[in-house]
Amino acid sequence: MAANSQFAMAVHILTMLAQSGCENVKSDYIAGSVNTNPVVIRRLLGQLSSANLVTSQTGSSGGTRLARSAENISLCEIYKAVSCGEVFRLHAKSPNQDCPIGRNIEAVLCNLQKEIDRSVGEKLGQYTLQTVIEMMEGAHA
Amino acid sequence: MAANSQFAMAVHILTMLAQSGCENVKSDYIAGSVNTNPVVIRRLLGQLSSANLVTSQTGSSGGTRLARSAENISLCEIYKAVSCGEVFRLHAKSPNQDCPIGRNIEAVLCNLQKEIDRSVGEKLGQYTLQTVIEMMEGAHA
DNA sequence: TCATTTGTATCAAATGGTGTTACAAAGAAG
DNA sequence: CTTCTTTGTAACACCATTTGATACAAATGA
Repeated sequence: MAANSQFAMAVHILTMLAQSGCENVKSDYIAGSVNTNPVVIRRLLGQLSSANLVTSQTGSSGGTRLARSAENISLCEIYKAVSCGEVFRLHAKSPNQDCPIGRNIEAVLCNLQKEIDRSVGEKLGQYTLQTVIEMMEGAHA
Repeated sequence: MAANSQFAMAVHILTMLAQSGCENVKSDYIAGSVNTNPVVIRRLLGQLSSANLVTSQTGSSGGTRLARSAENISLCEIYKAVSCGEVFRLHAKSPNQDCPIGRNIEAVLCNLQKEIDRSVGEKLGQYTLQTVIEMMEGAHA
């Protein structure tokens, strides 16, 4: 249940694709920047492709490019594409149903979880991939 | 996403303590409701105690009780007491520092992470342990 | 036809959460 | 003061998940 860094890597990958415009970028090249194995990148690209954020091509001049402009990709979409989208986890084992608290706490926590997750989605929705690029350019200075 | 269910268990535990008023509650008893091992409970109680949310006593009539009233314990405090407090993780391995994107993306993501975490904290801060108890009582009906 | 790249299966290693046993330290009760 | 109870914590095994890696079929362009 190790928390994963897929969202961070996904933003990294998409930023690279954005900067390459409509040219195909190879997983090998991306892996060099993210500092990992190309297969890890292709796994993530598969998820991003399922979410219609990128398109890929096989073959000698193949690779991946953004399916939309960076302004039209929100961080919320990226987050949902690669995360299970839960800020905290509910009980691993179900609580004791013979206890009044055990019986009712799960539903309360589940509602709370949805509320927090929705709030995170909204916050992430305020940013786009373009925002990230601009933040990076700001940091250059 | 937090990889563990400690926040859920902590809320469960504290709800039980709240309902027991100023009586000491034993980890064995709590474990029965949470459906886990007493040591798991005591580990969590240790963290809650460090955050000054509960006080414990050893000995034959020992146990744990709330350090404050349920109205004065916010879910944000509970979350911070038991979680690492990060909605998503940054890169496992540092990105390639020879790449302009690899060199700058971490700082951007780190700021974004802080922003999201702050937002989650604010949202959780809107609720107290008392709110949870009221939600549970509402569900009873 | 051949070289290149994606997509995916499979496996090993590392990480981290959970459950469990064990035991010292603290404290209450007789 | 002795004994019993409970917390606090160390130590360990187990399990699930992530990550990194190898391998190879399928697709594609030259």
